[in-house]
Amino acid sequence: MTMMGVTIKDIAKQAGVSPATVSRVLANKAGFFGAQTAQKVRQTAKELGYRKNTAATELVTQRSHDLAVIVNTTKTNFATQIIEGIQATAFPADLNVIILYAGDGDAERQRRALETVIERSVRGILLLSVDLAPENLALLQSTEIPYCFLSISFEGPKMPFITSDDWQVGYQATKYLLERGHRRIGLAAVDTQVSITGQLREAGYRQALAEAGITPRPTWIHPGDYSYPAGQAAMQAYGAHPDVTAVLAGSDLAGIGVMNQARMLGLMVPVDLSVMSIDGTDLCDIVQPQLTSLTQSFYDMGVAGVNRMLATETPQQQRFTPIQVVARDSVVDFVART
Amino acid sequence: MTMMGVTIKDIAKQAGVSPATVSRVLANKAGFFGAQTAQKVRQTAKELGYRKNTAATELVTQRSHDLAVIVNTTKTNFATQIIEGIQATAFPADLNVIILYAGDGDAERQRRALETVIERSVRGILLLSVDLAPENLALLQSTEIPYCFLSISFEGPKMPFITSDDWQVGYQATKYLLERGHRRIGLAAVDTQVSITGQLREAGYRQALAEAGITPRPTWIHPGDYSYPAGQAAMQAYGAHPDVTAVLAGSDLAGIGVMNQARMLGLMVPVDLSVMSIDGTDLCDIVQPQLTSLTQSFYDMGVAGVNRMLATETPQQQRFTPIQVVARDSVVDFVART
DNA sequence: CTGTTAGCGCTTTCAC
DNA sequence: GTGAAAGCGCTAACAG
Repeated sequence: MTMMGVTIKDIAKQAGVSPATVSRVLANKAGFFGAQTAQKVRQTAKELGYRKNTAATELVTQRSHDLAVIVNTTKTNFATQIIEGIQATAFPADLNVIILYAGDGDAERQRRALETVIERSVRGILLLSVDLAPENLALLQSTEIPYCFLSISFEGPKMPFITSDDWQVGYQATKYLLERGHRRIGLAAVDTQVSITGQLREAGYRQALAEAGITPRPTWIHPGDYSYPAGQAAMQAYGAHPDVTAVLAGSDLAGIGVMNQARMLGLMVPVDLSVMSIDGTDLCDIVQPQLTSLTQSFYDMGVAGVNRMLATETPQQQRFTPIQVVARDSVVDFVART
Repeated sequence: MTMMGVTIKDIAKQAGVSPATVSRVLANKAGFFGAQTAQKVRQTAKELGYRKNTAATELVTQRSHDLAVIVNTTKTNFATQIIEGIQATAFPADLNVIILYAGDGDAERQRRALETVIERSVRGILLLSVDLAPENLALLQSTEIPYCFLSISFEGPKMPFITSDDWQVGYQATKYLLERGHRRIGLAAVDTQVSITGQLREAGYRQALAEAGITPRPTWIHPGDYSYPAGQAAMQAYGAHPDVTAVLAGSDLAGIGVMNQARMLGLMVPVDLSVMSIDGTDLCDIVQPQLTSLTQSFYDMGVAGVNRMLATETPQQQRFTPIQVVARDSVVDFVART
C-alpha cells in the first residue's frame, strides 16, 4: 500500500483511542488498559498490517532486546554448539540473538563488529573465542554494556569469562593418557606461546607428567593454532618414528590433522600411535578411527554466558563448565614394541 | 562518567557550533562543513567519548546499514563459506552483516528471526538454505525489504534465489560417475520427496542415466535430509552386497555417513564401492579416503547475494553459481568383479 | 558553509 | 483506564 509504515497513530485513529493506549496495549503493559480496548486495538493493528518500529522504541527506552554474539571465524568448529546454548537460553528470556563474525584476529573487523553492536546499545555482548586487540578491549570496556568472553581463558579475576578450566583440560587429558600406559606424550597444535588458554593447557599437561615422574622433552611439544594444518605440521615434526606414543591435540580438527599425517607417515592410529583431541565435537564420531577426546561443554557455555548477562548482580558465578574424557577408538593402552 | 550518552548536542555546545553541523561532520556529508570546524568537532567528539545512537539515526532516516542473514541450523556445514562471501562483499559497501539462526524448519523461530530484522527495517535479507513456512514467506513478502534465498532452489521465476543449478548438480555428478565406468549408481540422502532442490537433483541424475540407457531401480534411490545419519541409513539400506557400484550422496556429511556405514558393512571405499558427495567443503579433504565431490561455489553465492541486494534494479542477473567435479580418492573406475 | 526548525515513531510521566 | 504532552538523539529541509 503506502510507501512506508503504519504507525500507532494510525491505529489510534482507526480504533478511536489515543496513541498512548495503543502503545500500552501493544507493549502489554498489563493493567493499563481495558479488555475491550485491547481487543479492538489488536484487531485494527492486525488489519492495518502494523509493524513495530524498533528504532523508535529503542530510542525512547534506551534499551534493546538484542544479545550480540561476536564470533571469531575460527579454525575450530564448536561455535555452533555454543550458539545453540545461547539461543535456547536467550529465546525464553525474550532476547533476540544477533551474531557477527569478527574475522580471525583482524582488529579492524573486530572494531566494526563491536561498534555496530555498541551503537545499538545491545543488552549484552558475548565474545566467542575472540582474542580482542587491546584497543578494542578498551572500546568494549568504555561502554556500560555487560559482556562476557566464552571459550577463552584470561589471567586474574578481572575479566568476565566462561570456559573450561584449561589447566584441567591439559591435566586430565594427559592423566588419561598416562592411565592408559603412555609415558611419552606429545602436545600438539596448542598455542602455548600466545594465549593464556594454551599456557594453562600446557601447564596442566606438564603437571600430570610431573606427577608421573616424567619431564617432557622439548620435541614432544609442537605449538600451533588449533587448526587442521597445525595438527598435520606437528605430526610431520614428530616424524615416522615418533619419540611419543600418544599425542594430545589442541582441537578435534588438529587431532584429525595429526591422524591423517600419521597415516601418511605410515603409522597406524591407534596401533602405532594414540591420538586424543580436545573439544569433542561431532567430528570425533565421523572420522576413522573415532577420536577419543577431552570433551568440553560448549552448549553449557552458551547457557551460562546468557545467564550471566541476565543476572542483575555479578554473583561471581561459576566460571568453568564441565569437561570429561570420552573414550572412542583413537587411544589404546600402550604396550612396548616387541 | 555520566550514566548515559554524550549526544551531538553536547559536542555542539562544547565545540561552539550547532548540532546540525556536528551531525554533518560526523556523517561525513562532504562539502557541507569547513575543515577547521570538522577538525574541532571530531576532536571534541573523541574527547567526550561520543558514541553514535544508531536507533536515532535509523528512526529519522528510515534506513539501516544492516544486512540480515538468516541461517538454517543446518545439518550440513557450508554456511560459513557463504557467510564469508557475504561479509567480504558487504564490508566494502558499508553494510554490517548480522546473522540470525532460525532453527531447522522451526516456523516459530523463523518468524521471530524475521520479525526481528523486519522491525529493524534492515537493508536486505539473505536466507541461507531456509525453507520458509508459508506464513513466514507471506510475512517476508509483506515488507518492502529486498530479500534473496541462497543455496536453495524454487520453481518458476518469481522467487529471488541464487544457488547452484541443482539439475546440473545431479546431472554432472552422475555423468562423472558414468564416465568412470559405473552403471548402477545410487542416489542417497537427497530429499527427493520434499524440496525442489532434491527433485531437480534427482531429475538430473535420472537424465544422465537415461542418456546412458539406464533406468534406475527403485532401490538405488534412498531419500534423506542431507545429514550424516541419512547417509548412514541409505548405506544400511543398500546393504553389504549393494546393487550399486557407486553412490552419489546429497552432502559431504551424508557422503561420510555412507562411507562409514559401508566400512561397517565390510565394504572398502573406493575398492568395493565408490562414493561421491555434493558440496565439496573442507570435510572432503580431511576424511579417509578423501571424498570426490561435486563442488559448489558457496563463497560466490554469498557475493552474488549481496550484490543482488545492492543492485537498485533487479536485473534478473545470474541466478546460478558455478559447479565443478573435484576428483579426490573416493571414486575409482568400475571394474567388473572377478 | 552554518544555524534554525521540525519532526522520525514510540513511550511515559502527569493529569483526569 | 485513558488522553495530552513532552521528548529520546538524530537528520534534513530551509534559510541565511
